[in-house]
Amino acid sequence: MREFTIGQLSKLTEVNIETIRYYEKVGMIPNPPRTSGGFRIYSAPHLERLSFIRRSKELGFSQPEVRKLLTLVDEHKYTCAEVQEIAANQLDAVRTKIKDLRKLEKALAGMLSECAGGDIPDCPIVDILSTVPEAYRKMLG
Amino acid sequence: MREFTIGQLSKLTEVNIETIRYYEKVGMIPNPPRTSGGFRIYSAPHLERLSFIRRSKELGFSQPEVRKLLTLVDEHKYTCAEVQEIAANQLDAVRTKIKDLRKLEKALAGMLSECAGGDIPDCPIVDILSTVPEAYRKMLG
DNA sequence: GTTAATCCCTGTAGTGACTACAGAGTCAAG
DNA sequence: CTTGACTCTGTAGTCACTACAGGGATTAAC
Repeated sequence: MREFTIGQLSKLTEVNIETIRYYEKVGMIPNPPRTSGGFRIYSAPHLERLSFIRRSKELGFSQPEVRKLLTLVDEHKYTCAEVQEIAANQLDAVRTKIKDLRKLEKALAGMLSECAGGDIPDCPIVDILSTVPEAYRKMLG
Repeated sequence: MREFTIGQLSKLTEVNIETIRYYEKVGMIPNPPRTSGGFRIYSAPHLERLSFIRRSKELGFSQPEVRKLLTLVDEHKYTCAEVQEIAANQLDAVRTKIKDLRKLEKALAGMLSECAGGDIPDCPIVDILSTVPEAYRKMLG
């Protein structure tokens, strides 16, 4: 069992068939050999590469970043520092996103705490959303 | 100063001109009257509505959710509970995202802590990413 | 009164990272 | 040899905008 069809590879890696073909088209995985009928034939290196891509995506790396990582690995002459930088940038980005989401969380929780629910045709949340910022009101005379 | 061109509205609300036209096209803001030459003329209600949309987006509501909120407000017969539900869903979604990002943060930080940097042509991060999961290895014989 | 600068118009196409077909061909089992 | 599941290519759709291209409107200055 050293060779796979695209469907088998898809099940193994939990990457969509269409996505595998897409990765091939955009050059992230190499063109595999084919059967006489044109079916793609995959083997261990493809599995490893696709698995690498999947793990990177799971860690939130964007496609350009994944490409950079792949290129570094492909060239077999990357340094630890190069990889470290990409990962450190990603960590920064993740931490920034967490901060932003925390702010959202606070704002939403604050609004919800003022909201009594029920059948009343009125809601503090709508009031907040409807409020026109001070700066605009000047414009309205 | 009770009427605005699209450019003035854009500056006031900090919403892109193209985005304002897009919102009009998809029915989130009403078609404004026009000058004889075809220029859009906006006034207070448009400013308020666009401001509502912008605030909702800032709170992370998706377009369908913003639409729901707008519909509720438009119909002027929403109940507090309806609005509360949308906001509560959004809060849940935000909290889930934060949790996911925390996991990412931990994984990345862990990888980075094992990484010494420097000019060595080798990196624990690449090793981790290159690891083929146990389940796959069976397939490789 | 005309010209230049700045605005605005419509419509189409592009973004990221896939996903979803349509219509045709291939393969493996019975 | 047929059936049914799989695969092929290529195009178009997704979300929520953004970026033009190629024109017309408006306004301020001269």
